[in-house]
Amino acid sequence: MPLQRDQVVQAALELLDEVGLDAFTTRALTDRLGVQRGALYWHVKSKHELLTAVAGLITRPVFEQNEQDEQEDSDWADGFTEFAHRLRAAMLAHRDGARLIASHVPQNPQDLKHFEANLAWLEGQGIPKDMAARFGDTIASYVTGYVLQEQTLPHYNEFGGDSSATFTACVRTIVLGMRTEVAALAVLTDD
Amino acid sequence: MPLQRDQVVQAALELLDEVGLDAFTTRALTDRLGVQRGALYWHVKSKHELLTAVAGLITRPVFEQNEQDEQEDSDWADGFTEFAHRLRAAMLAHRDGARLIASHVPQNPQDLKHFEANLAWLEGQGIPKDMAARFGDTIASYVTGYVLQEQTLPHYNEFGGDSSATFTACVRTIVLGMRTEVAALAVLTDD
DNA sequence: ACCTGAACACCGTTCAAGT
DNA sequence: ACCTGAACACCGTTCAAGT
Repeated sequence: MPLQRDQVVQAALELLDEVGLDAFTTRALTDRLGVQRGALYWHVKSKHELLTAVAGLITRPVFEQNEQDEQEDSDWADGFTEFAHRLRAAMLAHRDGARLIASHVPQNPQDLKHFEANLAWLEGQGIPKDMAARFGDTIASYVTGYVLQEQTLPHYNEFGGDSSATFTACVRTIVLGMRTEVAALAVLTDD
Repeated sequence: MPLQRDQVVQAALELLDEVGLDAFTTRALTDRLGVQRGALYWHVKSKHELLTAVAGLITRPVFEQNEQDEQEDSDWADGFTEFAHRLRAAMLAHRDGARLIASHVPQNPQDLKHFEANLAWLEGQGIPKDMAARFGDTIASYVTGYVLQEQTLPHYNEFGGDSSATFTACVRTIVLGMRTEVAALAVLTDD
């Protein structure tokens, strides 16, 4: 049976996990698919587009899970904290995950839809829309930067501690900043 | 006169600014140096080592400036804020600066020395050492992640606003978290 | 010490032609 | 619609040999 684009992207993710981003080669991929070099370009425009699709495969579950959590009426700040941990877990789950996402930002309409839904939910929780967007961007940037170090520096156990604990503490600090900022906002609007 | 390693690294930085990371080629570099392809490998072990040195060239001024600022007795939190802005400026000053640094972390002893000096100064300001290290790591990760987006997504003016203003606001939030955390710490130790 | 010349083992991408 | 076969224009790196 002929190949589907989804199978190509899926195989690419598996290859990435096996050999890492630097050794990821379109030729190794077509070998794995049992197909000629050129066949790839019927399914995909370029290696870059392919890797962007792979990045999407990694991040999508993170946003979908986010939308589920919103059903329950939990604290908005806890929502950000959980988002941070889920995003990190998704990146760590795949070899060079952070580096891949860093240079191949997935911008498919599906993710954007989830993103908008998130903002709407936060607005319902009393966070101004531009602030909510800024907060989301802040942790996304932070998590990317952090996992980048984790996966790039071979033994990233700074300060002797384990890096999950450090991550947790850092996220707590950032979210604490958000809480403090929103609290100050509430005081102003109560007058 | 023969080539020096420093000239090679300097020329590499210039080439990077001209063509970007994807088109950066050792062959283009040796052409620019007016030398044969193989000559490069007398000065440098590999392309990766070369790019790591280039990354060091970009980040070094940031840490040196930091040490100067410590001479004056300014607020530690303002120090972090300024560090964030200087790091971003340094990355933005060079094409693909963030992406380069993300995958070629400069770990030369010189930078580490500056880093240690920073921690010592923060300790003098009353911030526990492990907390200071964690805070430093937090902004460094955040800034890297943020500029990565800025330089990767072509027109990164989210929410319609300009991205410098967004950056400033995000950094303020993070530093606010640090301030709040340290304030809570002070209350505890005052008892 | 510093570079040349030439080779080696790779790449991503295109495209006519096949089925 | 989906792939083959073969080519094109590149890569990073090594290494004997030169000066």
